[in-house]
Amino acid sequence: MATLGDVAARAGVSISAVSRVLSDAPSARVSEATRERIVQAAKDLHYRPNFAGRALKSARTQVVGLVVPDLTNALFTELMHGAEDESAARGYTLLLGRADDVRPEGEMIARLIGEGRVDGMVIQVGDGVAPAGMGDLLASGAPIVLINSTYPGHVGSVALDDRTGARIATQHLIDLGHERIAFANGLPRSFTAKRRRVGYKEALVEAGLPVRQDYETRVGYTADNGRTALRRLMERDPRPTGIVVANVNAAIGLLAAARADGIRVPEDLSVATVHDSWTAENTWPPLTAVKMQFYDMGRAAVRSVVRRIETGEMADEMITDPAPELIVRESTAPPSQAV
Amino acid sequence: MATLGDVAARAGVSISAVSRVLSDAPSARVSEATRERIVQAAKDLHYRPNFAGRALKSARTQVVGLVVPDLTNALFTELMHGAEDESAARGYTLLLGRADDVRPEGEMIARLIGEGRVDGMVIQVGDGVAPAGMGDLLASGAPIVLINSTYPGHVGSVALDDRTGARIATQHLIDLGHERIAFANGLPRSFTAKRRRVGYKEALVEAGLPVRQDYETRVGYTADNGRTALRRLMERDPRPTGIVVANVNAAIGLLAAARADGIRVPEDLSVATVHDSWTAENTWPPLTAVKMQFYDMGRAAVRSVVRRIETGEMADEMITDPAPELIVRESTAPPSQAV
DNA sequence: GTGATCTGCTCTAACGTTTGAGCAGTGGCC
DNA sequence: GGCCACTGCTCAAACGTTAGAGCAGATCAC
Repeated sequence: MATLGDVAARAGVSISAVSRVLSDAPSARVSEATRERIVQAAKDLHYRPNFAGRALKSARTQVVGLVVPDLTNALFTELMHGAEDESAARGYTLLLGRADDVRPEGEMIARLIGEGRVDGMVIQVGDGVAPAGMGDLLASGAPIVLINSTYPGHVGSVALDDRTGARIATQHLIDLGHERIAFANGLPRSFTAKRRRVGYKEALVEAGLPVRQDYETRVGYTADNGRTALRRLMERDPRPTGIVVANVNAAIGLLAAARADGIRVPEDLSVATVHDSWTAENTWPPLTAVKMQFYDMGRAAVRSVVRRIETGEMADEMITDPAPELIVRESTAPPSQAV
Repeated sequence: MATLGDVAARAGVSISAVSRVLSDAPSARVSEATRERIVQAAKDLHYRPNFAGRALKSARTQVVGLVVPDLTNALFTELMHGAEDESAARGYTLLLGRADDVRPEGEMIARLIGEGRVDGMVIQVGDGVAPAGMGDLLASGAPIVLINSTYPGHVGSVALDDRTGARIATQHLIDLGHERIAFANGLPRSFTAKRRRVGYKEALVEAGLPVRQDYETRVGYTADNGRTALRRLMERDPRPTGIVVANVNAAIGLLAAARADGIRVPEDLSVATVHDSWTAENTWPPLTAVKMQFYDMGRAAVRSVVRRIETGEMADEMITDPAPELIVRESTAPPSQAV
């Protein structure tokens, strides 16, 4: 690849002159003729600034890292999409890392930052488990934004309004006339599960409905977890007529289990889920869902970390605009009279 | 962050000594005592080699890029997973790029390579459309491995055995006794669609069944495309009793459309798809699928590009081991007698 | 005792970039 | 004519790393 030196030689000027012209430095005092010669020479040689040289000199890589626990999850791909778009818009490149089960992800993140591969990181820790070494990492003062979670003493996070999301889903079932509404939640330690739980309860209490302990499962967010949840909840007496599922993947599994067990949705059981994705449209029946703004959260997270990198400002942020949005499909209906 | 200089000062030796010890250079002739002092000093200071410095000096970044057309696709996430694992195993970092509709991805790839951000690239072009500038890029001699596609004159690709995959799915329906088997394929220009088509036809011909032109649609690989395909195929006279779908996402859409139109699966219609993913298990009925080894392809692609980077060797490769594997679920059954 | 060899280091240049400082040449002002 | 300011450049140092060359001192063969 052509270097500044090559371009300088071709244009018959010094390296500094080329550097200043090509990087549009305001301190560049160059005649129009020289400028044109330089630009032309750069074009002729297909010059591109060397990343390593620039990074070394400026101590900036223009790269932000994104670590998510599971790439296979449709929600995280949406998040990634948002993060990608925002990065591109701000002239950053996105480096994707998977939080690996084998090696503690804290080590990987520390490496990326310590080696100067990234200027900052956006991190989604899985289900509320803070990876080992996360404390040190955050304490080191590196630009890190946490997604959907917080860490004691750390400022810098972006979260969705899970409480409102769960509340909207629950309210939808209440509006349909359901009174026995269960909640298939995530693991107790999960930050999002905690917040969704609050929303679920709020809606019930406001409507004057009882909050039954045995109407909540706290199994997890996978399709298999959803199957388990359905089977547990269907053992309750009386059976719930509606279930709010805290996660779309779990909802898909729950729906499949209902099918397999001969429970008709929505005739026997209404199912509403928090989260929407293209997969929710294609289940049978199509899932009523509250769309959480993962794309926007991705954008916000990158915006936040870039602001931190460039100005030092840091904040905790909740995405309330756009708000969680109810998308009614066919998995919810008024409860049937027969019980 | 601590530099080699800091470590050298603390250990009371020269920078070169530190560099050689910490990078385990074979040419390092150092006494055991000095080595220990250096290692200790590095540990004390939490030394990590600066990425930019190293990259600048060695002209290697130890990063490979992966570009896929659509991150939201479950298949590509599997591919990414494989690519990630292989990269990690070989000491590389994976840089993820999305092929953007807005800017031609050729430009992005050229940038990554031209700026020296990556040592090589693994590229999956969407549906067989070669992005503008791809020719120049490949001609430039940069280490590039294409996934599931080829380019005239370019050596360096990894592909799945789509022909066998489609053949197995078709054969499965034949074995069940189906004779009117349709094929919901991808766009005509797609490389994978071409190969799958061959497998489908082969199976029919071998079984002595007619190949009907109007039993193939070539709409695309999305869920919506699957809906369209179903509706077209169900207009045929006589109706097919089984459909092989070339892509799992399309199959999910096709299944949903069948449900909506009152076509019972598998009683009225058997559906088998090429590709498997967790989403296929959770449809209703669960989809019979031929598992294509996307994970292994991801690994193979990275292995291939790394070999190219480190030794210069390049090859075209087809993943045949593990072979495509039929996973029978509940969307296929013998044709009913009534038509 | 002398030259050769080996050990255990250090010196130095280089990778490509950015950027503060410097330096000729020109024009204006008094 | 002397001074200043300005224009249009160039010089050189620095970022952190690697690696070839070099250099004292010790050891060894003869």
